[in-house]
Amino acid sequence: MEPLVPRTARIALNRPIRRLFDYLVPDHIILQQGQRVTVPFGRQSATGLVADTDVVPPEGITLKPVRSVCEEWPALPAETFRLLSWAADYYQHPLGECLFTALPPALRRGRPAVEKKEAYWQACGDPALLPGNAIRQRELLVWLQRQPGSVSGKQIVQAGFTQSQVKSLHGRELVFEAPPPDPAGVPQEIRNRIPELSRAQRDAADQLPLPANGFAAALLFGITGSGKTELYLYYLKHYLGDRDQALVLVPEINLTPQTVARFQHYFGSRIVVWHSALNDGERLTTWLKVRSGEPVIMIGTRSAVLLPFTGLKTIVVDEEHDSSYKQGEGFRYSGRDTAVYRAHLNNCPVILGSATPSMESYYNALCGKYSLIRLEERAGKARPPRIKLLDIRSRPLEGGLSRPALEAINKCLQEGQQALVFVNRRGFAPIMMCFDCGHMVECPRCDTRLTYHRRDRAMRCHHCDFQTAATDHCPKCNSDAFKPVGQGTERTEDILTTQFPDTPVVRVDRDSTQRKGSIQGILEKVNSGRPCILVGTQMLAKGHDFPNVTLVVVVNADGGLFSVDFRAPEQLIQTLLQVSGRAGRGTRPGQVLIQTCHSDHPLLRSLAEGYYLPVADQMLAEREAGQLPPYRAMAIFRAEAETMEKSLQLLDTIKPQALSDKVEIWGPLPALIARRADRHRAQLVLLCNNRKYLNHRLARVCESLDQSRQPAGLKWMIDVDPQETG
DNA sequence: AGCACGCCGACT
DNA sequence: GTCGGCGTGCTC
Repeated sequence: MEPLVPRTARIALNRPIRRLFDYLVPDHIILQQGQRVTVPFGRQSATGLVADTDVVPPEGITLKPVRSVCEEWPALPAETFRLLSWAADYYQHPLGECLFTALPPALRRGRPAVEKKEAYWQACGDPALLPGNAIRQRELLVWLQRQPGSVSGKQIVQAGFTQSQVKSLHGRELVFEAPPPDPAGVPQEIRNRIPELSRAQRDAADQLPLPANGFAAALLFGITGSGKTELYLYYLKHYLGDRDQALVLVPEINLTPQTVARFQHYFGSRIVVWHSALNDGERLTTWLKVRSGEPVIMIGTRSAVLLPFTGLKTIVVDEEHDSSYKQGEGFRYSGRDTAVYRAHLNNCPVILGSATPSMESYYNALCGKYSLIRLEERAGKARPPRIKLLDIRSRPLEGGLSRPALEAINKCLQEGQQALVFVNRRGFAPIMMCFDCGHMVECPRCDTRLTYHRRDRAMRCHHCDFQTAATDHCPKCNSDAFKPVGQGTERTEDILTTQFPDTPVVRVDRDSTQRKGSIQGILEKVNSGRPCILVGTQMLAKGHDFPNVTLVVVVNADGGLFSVDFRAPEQLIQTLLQVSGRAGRGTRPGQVLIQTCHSDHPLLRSLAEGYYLPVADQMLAEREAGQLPPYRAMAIFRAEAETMEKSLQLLDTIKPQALSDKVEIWGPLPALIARRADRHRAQLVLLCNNRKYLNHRLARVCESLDQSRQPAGLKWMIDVDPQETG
């Protein structure tokens, strides 16, 4: 007979604590890893996830019993659980918080894992019975009478009515809750045939790793306009089984209704989406679909890689170089890298697609870790744009634009086409300066200059929410020689409006597209085809197609060339190529003019040849020379406090713990923007040849930081594979 | 993260 | 005399 040992479980809670808590398991409860439970915690109750069972609890602690089990099945299946455990360790983030990011908000809060079943309504009374003032209710009742069968609450809201109007009608017994309409009455969904691939696309498709062959990673280098999306469609249609799940990761900005519609056109209701705009109900519904193994094709942003798939057979990461795949706060994971690890865990292929691959992925392809698939032919009739560097060192500028650039815009408009002007700053000018006393208007809470927004007559900080009214005179010496310095989108818009008074100038940046759906209206207007000039920031470079744009002007390309951030040149080149890709997507060839003060810079000269990989080779050589990622693993300890001393002091105590002959350390140093929203930030950069070794070091430092008490107001965090190193 | 405990200032 | 400010410490 076995001795009677009380059963225990180790529970992860959604708290920023690097620790798990042990509980007794009552006799009638059977637990397995990944299951959701309710446990007493302090004097409250909390939702937890089972991390382990039959553990040996620490001595001297009286265990409390698990209160209840939320459902019989594990909310996080084994593979998802392993993925998240790996991520918690790799990114040195508390396991509990990592696990909970894979749950929809409703389940985090302990709600039952069942879909709220939707109510369907049918009319059953005479509208004449309604009081005269119930106008909308009468309209709704009449509308309901005209519907063929019962109608869901969702459809009622879509038709412009409200749930409360339904409730009132229900109270008056003029509508009743009816069964959902007969599915036979719903029209069969149409799934279209995949378009024919070109010869080049066909060749690329033949090289893609197949689900049947297990894990393999491929870098699909496909130039702008080469038709990568068609390739994904073809791949999914031909190689994904009817009962299989697939994941397509996209950057947030690319997940537009058009993208989704394009997939739905071929896969109908198999397509599900996951992005920041979903509400809690939609998240729960989709999460349950994925968890139950429904054969969905998920199109989602970063966090979709953490969803509890149970029949995942392939992963695609589109625009894999995009920096938005890295979470910038909290659990700082990379969606792309997590996708690669997941494919590995799951023994399925992963395809990383980009026209401008990241140095990390390109390096892995060169090492043979990934296969490299090249698709360097534009689909259809489109020709690649010609890129020309325009040295503006001794040229007079008007609103940041040189004479040749203005002439090129003029010529483009004369020919009845559209031009796109790329400026990498919003607002009117990044600096307001007094030419008498030299004063520049700064943010009172950050170490930055305030940006002048002329339309709103405001001075704004782009790093915190500070803003004040703009003034005509210097706030320090009252001189009227107080002028804007540098270029912003508003200023470029102004100069183009005066230069081309008969042509509409459309500005596209965060300020001009704040209203929901406004970008949609802008796109429609532009794509109607009449000559116009588009002025905008990064927003213009990503995702959207402008078939009538034949000229792209980049106002200033020099920001990224000499930055302290080692990733800046890569990001600059990627953005330039991306924005160049906006030129000539239709049938006419495009032209790109890049204004620069460094037309002899090797990276720009190489870029002007029009090919990415040679530029990538050059950038990779620079990374190798500096032994920077991807040649060494990097992690950053960041600290922030009310004073810089406090921040630096913490990092000073960390440094000897992290130091070894295998780890190179830079700093501690104040961050590039040392003060942000009145917090003084500093960082300690760690570089190491051996990823595993660095990870162990990080773990040890975290452990000792957790044990020692930090002074109040001091916050520290760790960033593995940082995207921003300033 | 919550939440309670605790020790100092301005109020009926 | 107490109400409440948020600093500090703990949660199996």
